[in-house]
Amino acid sequence: MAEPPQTGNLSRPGERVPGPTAERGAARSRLPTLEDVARVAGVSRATVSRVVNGVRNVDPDLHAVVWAAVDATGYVPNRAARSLVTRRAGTVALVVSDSEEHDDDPFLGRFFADPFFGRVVGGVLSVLRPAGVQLGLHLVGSPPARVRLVGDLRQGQADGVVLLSLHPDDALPGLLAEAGIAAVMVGRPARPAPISYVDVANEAGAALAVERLLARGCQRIGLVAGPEHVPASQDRVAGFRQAMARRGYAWSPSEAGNFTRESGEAAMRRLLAAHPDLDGVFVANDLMAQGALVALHEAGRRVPDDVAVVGFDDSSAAQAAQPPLTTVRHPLEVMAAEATRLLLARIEEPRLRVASVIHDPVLVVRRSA
Amino acid sequence: MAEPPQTGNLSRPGERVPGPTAERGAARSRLPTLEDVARVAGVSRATVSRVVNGVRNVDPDLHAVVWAAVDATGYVPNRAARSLVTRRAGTVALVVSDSEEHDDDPFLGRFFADPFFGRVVGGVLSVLRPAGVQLGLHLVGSPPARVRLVGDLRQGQADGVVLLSLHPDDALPGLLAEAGIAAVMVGRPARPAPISYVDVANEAGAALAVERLLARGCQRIGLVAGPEHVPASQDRVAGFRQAMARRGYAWSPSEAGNFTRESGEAAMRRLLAAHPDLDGVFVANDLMAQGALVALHEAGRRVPDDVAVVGFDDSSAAQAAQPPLTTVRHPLEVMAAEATRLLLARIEEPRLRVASVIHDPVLVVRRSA
DNA sequence: CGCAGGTCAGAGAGCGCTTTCCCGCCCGCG
DNA sequence: CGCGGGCGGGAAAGCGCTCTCTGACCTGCG
Repeated sequence: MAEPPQTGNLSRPGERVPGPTAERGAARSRLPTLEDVARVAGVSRATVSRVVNGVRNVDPDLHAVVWAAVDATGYVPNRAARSLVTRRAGTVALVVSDSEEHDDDPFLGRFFADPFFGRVVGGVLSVLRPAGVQLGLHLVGSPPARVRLVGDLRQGQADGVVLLSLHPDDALPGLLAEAGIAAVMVGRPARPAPISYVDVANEAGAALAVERLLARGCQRIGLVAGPEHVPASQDRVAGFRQAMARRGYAWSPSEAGNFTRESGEAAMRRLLAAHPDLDGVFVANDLMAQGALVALHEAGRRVPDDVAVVGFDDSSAAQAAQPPLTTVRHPLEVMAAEATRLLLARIEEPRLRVASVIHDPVLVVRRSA
Repeated sequence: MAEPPQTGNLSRPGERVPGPTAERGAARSRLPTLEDVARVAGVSRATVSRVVNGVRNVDPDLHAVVWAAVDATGYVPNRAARSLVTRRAGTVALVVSDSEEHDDDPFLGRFFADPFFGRVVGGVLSVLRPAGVQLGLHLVGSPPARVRLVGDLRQGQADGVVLLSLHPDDALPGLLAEAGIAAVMVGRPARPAPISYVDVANEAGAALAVERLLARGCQRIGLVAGPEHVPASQDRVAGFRQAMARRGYAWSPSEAGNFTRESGEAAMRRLLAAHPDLDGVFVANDLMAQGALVALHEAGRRVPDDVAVVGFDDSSAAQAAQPPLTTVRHPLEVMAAEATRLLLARIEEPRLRVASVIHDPVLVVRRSA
């Protein structure tokens, strides 16, 4: 240990401490290279490289000697040098593409505070780590930021992109495709683009919700929709209407929110005001459903006895809600993992066809319906 | 656009598509280099490098000529090549160090689903982006994974580390310090280590909670503590006891949870069983407080009229709770940003003294107390 | 016994960039 | 008018790695 512990007291940053750190600096400046290992093992650089990368038949004896030398020297391959010649970064970028506002925002808005983000990260990492690939995190808001990102990417920042686009008319999917950058989206692109994606069958999920509500005996079912231009929302709304129509309900009252808790509360209030006799409601995501619960509570409705509520996402908000939400679970981690696998395959073989994988959602029954 | 859109149908990955992609591949293989820019500008590589990096006085005319050439060629510096010679990755790693279990877990456990994670990411990114530094995400569980990480880091994976240690006796802070890797922790290390950190004044936060409860007229105040070996929990508990003692309360009933909603519910239930006359409770984090609310509701207690509840964190769970939680807010984004600034400073100047910065928490009054 | 064919290790050429070293020029002063 | 000094630009040496090319050696067959 080169420095004494400093814990517990408030020492101002900015002071320099002399001494031990210097020798540490010196130690860092000279890490073992292939050359060093080769010298120790008594072979050429090329051979060490072959052994370390496990290529071609190398004499088993030499093999052992080289590995011993690697251990002895504490050698770790230099990533930059390797990247330079292989033209591979060994890194995949997770790009969150949001609307303008975040670009200069100090803390990048609401999204990161959403558990949604973490679930995606978890899924991506579960595939990347076994593959020995690093994950880089990027956030883009403004159009110039998108262009900059594409530049960075072309230049080898990352070998591919897992794209989370939250912006209804996002240019990024198109830009990436044009630049020939391997990319896979989680959630279908808002506008058709030649890009692979993984999604959940939102329509089918909405149908599950409708089934549940109907099976409970609900007769007057309302809808709290999400933002008009977001694909996930569109699909859920469409699925809801189709499923209702199939059961004979030509029309249902609806109000739209923007996927936030507050907007859900407001939408539910409007819905209730216009249709006091509602006995069931499908809310296009859990956050809004949580808000809807508040509105229903305030209006004196018991859930699920007076009004049954089904959400969508099975986010942590669903379990936190009072009563816990019956909701449609989409396997976000699995989807993110699948997207990552698709991406790695495409990086390996760029000529692979653009593909889409649609996962089936599942109804999670809790207390709200 | 090189390929037709494939949206809407399930095409199997694995098929190859001939044609356009080939020329795209060729296009990618030959990106403009410094050499190209130099040729176009009619100067040497060295000069272009100087202009691009803004070093030394270059003739203003040439300066303009070079930038024009850069634009014309669409040049972007190759990161790997630059890293190789500068020995800088231009990347900072955000390392989440958790306990064993996650290491081989498919989806890396609960943590990523916690909004906590996202807030830290947001704070870190808010500093990194203006500085033009990339963010790499790493998760380590098992001891071997920690050692591997240190190896990767030494070899130039990243220039420094923002460390989130969730594991009470984590070896990583020590390992990083020993290896001479620039690192800053968010939250103090569980065991003293020569590593900079940023933290919130947990004791002071607990004191705020106590003040609030007392000011409301609570007489019999209980405590739902967090895990025994986690620093944040220890400090909050200590702060609670000290503040209570200062007001004449020598002892208070308490039960411990492990920071999860369920454990909070269980702890509250135990507390209530043993001390039915409680009229106030401080819960060491919001998630547990949310659980406590459920237990109180089930026990027929009204919040805050019968029992007032104060949480800690001001996580999204606090707003979601019914009633919304009065809680202690620690400025996690600000702290993460501060940690990142500290890290960048230390990368720039490795001889800086190990430092700690403690932020003051604030009481956020909502309905629960 | 000679030669084709095969296998495996080493030599060396870069990958694209930064940076040192050096040279040529110009200015100012003696 | 001569010379010293400073400044701006070019040549070139690597950074650590991969990978092709080459050559040595061995085997087996004609």
